[in-house]
Amino acid sequence: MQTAAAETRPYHHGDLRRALVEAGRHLLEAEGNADISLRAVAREAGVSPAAPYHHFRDKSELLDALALEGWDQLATEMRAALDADGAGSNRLVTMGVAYVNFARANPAIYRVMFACSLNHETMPEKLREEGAYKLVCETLIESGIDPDDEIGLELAAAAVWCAAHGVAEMVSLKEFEPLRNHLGGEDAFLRAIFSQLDLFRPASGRRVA
Amino acid sequence: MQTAAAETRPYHHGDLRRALVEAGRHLLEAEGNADISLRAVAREAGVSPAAPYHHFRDKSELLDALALEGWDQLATEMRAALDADGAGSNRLVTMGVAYVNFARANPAIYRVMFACSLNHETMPEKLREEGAYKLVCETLIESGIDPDDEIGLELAAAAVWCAAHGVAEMVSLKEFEPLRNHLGGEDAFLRAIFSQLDLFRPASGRRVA
DNA sequence: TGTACATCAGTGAACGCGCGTTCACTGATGTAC
DNA sequence: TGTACATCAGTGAACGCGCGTTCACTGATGTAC
Repeated sequence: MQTAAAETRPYHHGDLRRALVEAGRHLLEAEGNADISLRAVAREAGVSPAAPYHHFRDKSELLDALALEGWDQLATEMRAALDADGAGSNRLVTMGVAYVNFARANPAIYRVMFACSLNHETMPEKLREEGAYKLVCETLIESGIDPDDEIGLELAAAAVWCAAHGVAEMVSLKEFEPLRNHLGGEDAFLRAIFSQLDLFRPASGRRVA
Repeated sequence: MQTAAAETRPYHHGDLRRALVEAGRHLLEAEGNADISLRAVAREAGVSPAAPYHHFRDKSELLDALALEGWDQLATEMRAALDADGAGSNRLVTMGVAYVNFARANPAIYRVMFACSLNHETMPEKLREEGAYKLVCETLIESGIDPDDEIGLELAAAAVWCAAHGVAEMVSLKEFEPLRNHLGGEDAFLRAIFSQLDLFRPASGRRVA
């Protein structure tokens, strides 16, 4: 039940902090359960249950680190999806689909990310400055939102994010199976859902409130 | 730490099942934490930790019962909001706001409801037949969705529900504080968010895809 | 270059905890005669 | 109406568990002289 690396590891690990975060991610991915224990993470890293306390104040600090990595990965994947996007397609929808795909592929990590945010009652600052939030704003502006209307932009970003989160958490329900089949697969289904939301439509067609 | 009723309760309770569900709701409301234990519920009901097993197969069955009650209450509140709605206002938005208000007022219960659904990978059947889901469909039809286009209706309902869930889970973030203040309070904020989503707009203005 | 020593990053045992669930039991209730 | 008895719905003690965290410890490392 230990990682191969543990067997030959010297007394001093080198970068246990990193190793713990990696072990945590691995557990989250493997078990699909967001309720991981500090002890399980230490075990996975091949280290005693007390060792993590030299690198994290407590369990929640480890979870925060895991969440932060998750947000990074999400932003990277959203950016990649936008970059890979063919001309003429709806970039807002593409972004939303990438968001949901990440959450679907990494459900436990996504839940940890979100739980940490709800816990602190705020999302990591990094999101605003260089992460997914900024990406959302940029894409909104691209798609026609007035960049000088701060309130309008914030409101639009909030709505987009809420919608994406809601879709991310709900699409795994069996209720949508028929719809998904009828529309021809996951991606088509997600695009259809997002396309129901005005914000995700091309700017030219958007109504003025 | 026991309920007053426990002190004078006869050996046979009468309706312990009901009492346990009520105790559970009470705990969820009081602690705001969705992670309640079977033992805590029994304690709250003034009964031994083994007693619940005469009424529920295991802990998850108790949680399911709590979730079901939650869905009932949600449907009731949504219906009430629609009934109280002044003429001329956007009923879809009103419904969404009611949904979110319920989730905000009963966060732990809402989380239990949702967790149970994700657990079973499906929502309670009751929702479709007589609960909140049916209400959503009715309101969509009222607001102009073609009732004979089953796929369109399902898709719209899915999108509405996803959006409402996303908003419900995210609005408690501090990020939205400025926006909320600027717009003049919780309700205005929620209406603004929902109004960003085409589906929540009056039918007359909706674009044809 | 060698040595004393402070510091760092691990160990492993132990703490107290609350949990879900089971078990043999017992008090209360209802029913058949 | 009274009584034997089956059934029901509780009790309370116990099970084994894994958890987060602390503690005194020790092995390894790096630095000052």
